[in-house]
Amino acid sequence: MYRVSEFAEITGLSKETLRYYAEVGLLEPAYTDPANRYRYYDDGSYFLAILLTKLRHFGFTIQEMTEVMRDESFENLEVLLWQKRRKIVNEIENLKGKIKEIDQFIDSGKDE
Amino acid sequence: MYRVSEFAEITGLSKETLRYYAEVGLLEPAYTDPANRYRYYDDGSYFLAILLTKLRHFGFTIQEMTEVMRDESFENLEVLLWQKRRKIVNEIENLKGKIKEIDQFIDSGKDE
DNA sequence: GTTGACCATGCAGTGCACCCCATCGTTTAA
DNA sequence: TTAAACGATGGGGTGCACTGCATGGTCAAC
Repeated sequence: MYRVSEFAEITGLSKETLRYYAEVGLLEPAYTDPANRYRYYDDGSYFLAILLTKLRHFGFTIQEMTEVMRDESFENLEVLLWQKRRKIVNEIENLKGKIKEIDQFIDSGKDE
Repeated sequence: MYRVSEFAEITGLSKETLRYYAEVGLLEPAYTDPANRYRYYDDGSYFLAILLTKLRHFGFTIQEMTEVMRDESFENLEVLLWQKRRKIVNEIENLKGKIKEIDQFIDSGKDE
């Protein structure tokens, strides 16, 4: 069982982020001492924290990560990964469109 | 000279956005009546508003647009357009990297 | 002259994902 | 036992680009 500082260190998430994730129900501590409200994390938490780090890196929002965490079997995970993948592909197309528009705009300014 | 509602209508910017743009010095009205503080926009404002709309669409931030507006000859404009273009290209590369990582991640989950 | 549309101002709120700080209680090692 | 290190909580702040609202002044048409 890790206390928040140690857990922050091994996961790379900040203490504040851990508190926030606990608050929004994204990553609940494995155990909370009712006497002093200290939060304790275990190796299961570690696994989840690493997963969250990855998803965050992929651009998942808190909402989306919460959806992933909602079922323990992670049945949604692959679906949501594909969903996110599509979103990113769209975003790339979008940005490519903008590049084209910028090029045209620059080009149209060439005659002043 | 247009009052704010009409100007909002012809430019597609909301009245609130126009107020905000005036506030941050991004698009000052052509004239402000000192008696009642009414803001009046003219055809020059219209030209600028359309330019801003374009830049906004390209993903320019308020800061960047302010930089564009800073000199009336728009000497910075092309430089900033190229800058933005590079940023977008980077962003695209970034997103492509994420797609790869997602693919790998999905693939690595295929053996459960 | 009155009514209704229009305008201004100040300020709070939005969404996202946290960060920071003061205050106070707890644990741990010497 | 005591002091340092650690923990919790509540609440405010951040950046971005606005949006919304209450209040009160103003203008145009009839």
